[in-house]
Amino acid sequence: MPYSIGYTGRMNYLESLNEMQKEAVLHTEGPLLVVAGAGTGKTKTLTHRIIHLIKKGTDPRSILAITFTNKAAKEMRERVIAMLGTDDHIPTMSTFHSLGVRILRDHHTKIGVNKYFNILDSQDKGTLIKQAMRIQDINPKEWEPRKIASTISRAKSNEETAETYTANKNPLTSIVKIVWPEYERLKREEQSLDFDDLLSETYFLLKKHPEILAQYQSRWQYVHVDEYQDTNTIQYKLVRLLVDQHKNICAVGDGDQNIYSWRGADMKNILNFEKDFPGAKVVLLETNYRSTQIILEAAHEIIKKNNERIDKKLVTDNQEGKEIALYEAFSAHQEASWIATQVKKYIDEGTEPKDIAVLFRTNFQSRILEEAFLRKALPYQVVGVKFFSRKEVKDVMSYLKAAFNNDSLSDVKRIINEPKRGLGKVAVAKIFAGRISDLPKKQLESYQKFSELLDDIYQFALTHTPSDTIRHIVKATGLEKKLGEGTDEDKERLENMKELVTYATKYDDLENAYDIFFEEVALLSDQDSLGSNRKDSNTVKLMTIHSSKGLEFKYVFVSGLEQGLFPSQRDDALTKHEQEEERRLCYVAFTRAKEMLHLSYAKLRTIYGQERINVPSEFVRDLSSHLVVEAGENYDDDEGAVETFYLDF
DNA sequence: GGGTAGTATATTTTT
DNA sequence: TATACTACCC
Ligand SMILES: Nc1ncnc2c1ncn2[C@@H]1O[C@H](COP(=O)(O)OP(=O)(O)OP(=O)(O)O)[C@@H](O)[C@H]1O
Repeated sequence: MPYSIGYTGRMNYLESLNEMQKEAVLHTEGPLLVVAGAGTGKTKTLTHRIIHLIKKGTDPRSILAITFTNKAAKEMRERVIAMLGTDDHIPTMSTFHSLGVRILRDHHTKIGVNKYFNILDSQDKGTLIKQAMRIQDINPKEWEPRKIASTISRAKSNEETAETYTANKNPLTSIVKIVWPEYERLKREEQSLDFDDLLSETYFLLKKHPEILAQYQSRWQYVHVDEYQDTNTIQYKLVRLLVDQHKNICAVGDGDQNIYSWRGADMKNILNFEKDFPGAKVVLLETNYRSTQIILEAAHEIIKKNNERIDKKLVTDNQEGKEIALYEAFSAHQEASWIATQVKKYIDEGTEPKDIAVLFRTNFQSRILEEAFLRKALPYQVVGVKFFSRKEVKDVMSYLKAAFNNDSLSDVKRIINEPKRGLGKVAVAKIFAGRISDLPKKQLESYQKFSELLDDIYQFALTHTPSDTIRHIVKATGLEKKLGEGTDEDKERLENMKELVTYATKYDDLENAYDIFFEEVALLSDQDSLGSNRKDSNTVKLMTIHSSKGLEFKYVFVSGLEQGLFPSQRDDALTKHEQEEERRLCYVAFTRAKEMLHLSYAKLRTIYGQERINVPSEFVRDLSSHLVVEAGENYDDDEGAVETFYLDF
């Protein structure tokens, strides 16, 4: 056994699996689909299957596992390493996007970008779209750049390109047809790719170059895809290409947890699996190991109302459990206070903060919850606070990226006048038009100094670690001095830059530290960002339901269960399909809970400074009364009362 | 070129 | 409410 590890050949890692799970694990050759409801051990089965392949003697490097988030990939990696007891020669475990980056970096010449191509975040993307619109004389006021961006994005994940895209009756599509090619041109000029390119360019690369495809096909003999129900067309096609020769694909998913159709995820992929891969073995898992009977019954009452689904059985040997607590708050403020009070009670009773999560439909809801947690001095972490999209952090990253890649215009533009160097709009335009000699003497000097600074950073980086270099940037640019002498806000910005130094130390000992650092920062989902690798990760997690996918917590609070907020509705009435997706989202939310679920809603909520009166969510009304108990009837929110009092004047 | 005050406009959800 | 953008002045 070339890769046998530690203990004997006895297959003790199989002992923790049930019969159906074992069947899936032992079926190693040919297509395999595991479809099952929440908490039935799909991810666990997938992880064990990887271990099994390795223990059988498969070269770990020939195994590929694709997960939905970087965090999920990281967790799987850790679990596999722990079970194997070694971390050399481990399988490739990553998201579709980081897989794309790796493949594209290896073959960057084929797609005409340099090795350090930049990955645009949604902000940069918006800027570029607006720029393209201006060039094409389209008014960004008249046509929303965001809508154009998301149309392009959807089209790309549907295998379309700027050339193949055709406009339809919707006037927006004609605008897209004009803007898209310009956007592509600008993007290329900047040596950048957007998120969707990471998938589509990879797909087109492999399709166009059979010799490159063959190389990856033979490298990865066993391919695994988690959360298969949320794959989009291009991801699906990419998978088909990769497994085309050996058909060793193991897909795992749950149609009821398809919650990303708004960005192209297509449930058809999982429904058609047996057609796509003839002879596929299908394993159904029916035993839930996560939640109490009451929680599962509630989740089923929600999901059974959907029509676009196949009814699944879900049973558990777990206890019946406590009834679901339902709290009707007068205001959003009071709702947050109540949640914080319950959380505090749990922590005081000895519950670990990290075993508790508060979920919500939209990001802005986190704010008021956060305030309540601060008042009660509870340890919490908002998953999804985008540390890396803060201006000051992006600025420092841009210095570093520009030092490595002088062509990265978006980075250079960001920092050429930050801190102020007397190079404004006009001067910058001259510089990028190549008319440097037209600059007045003072600005020319300023520009030369800036170039030298980038060069100095690059030279420094060659002999120092990422964290040292970032520290150097903060100093050498003068940002440290400027911000250190500034307002409290400036000082906080400086703190964030230092936080970035701390974060970067993670990469200091790696080979190709800078490559990996750039890639990871660009692809970081808000799942990980900061904290997850710090000592203070034992905190209550506040996050959207979308980001809670795949996770589990002992105690879960689902807040803001108000008609219009969850299910979410903006201008037009929801289509049938959208209604069902909201329902699936609710199913995901409920099934995160292991022991106890808490639901709450506020009759009054302020959105954009406008007070709104709410009706309880239909999801609350769907639950049978024997599952639910009204909570907090005597709950007295003193802080809230004070505020209400003053509000009257 | 740089700063500021006034306005308009948005929040689903994310890799 | 909070940010993004613009117009205008120094
Ligand atoms: N055979 C088993 N015996 C005991 N516990 C199990 C078994 N299988 C899974 N579990 C436990 O059940 C929980 C859910 O497992 P897992 O996260 O793999 O489920 P999942 O199907 O991927 O869930 P989801 O669809 O919500 O992502 C985990 O805590 C896991 O350890």
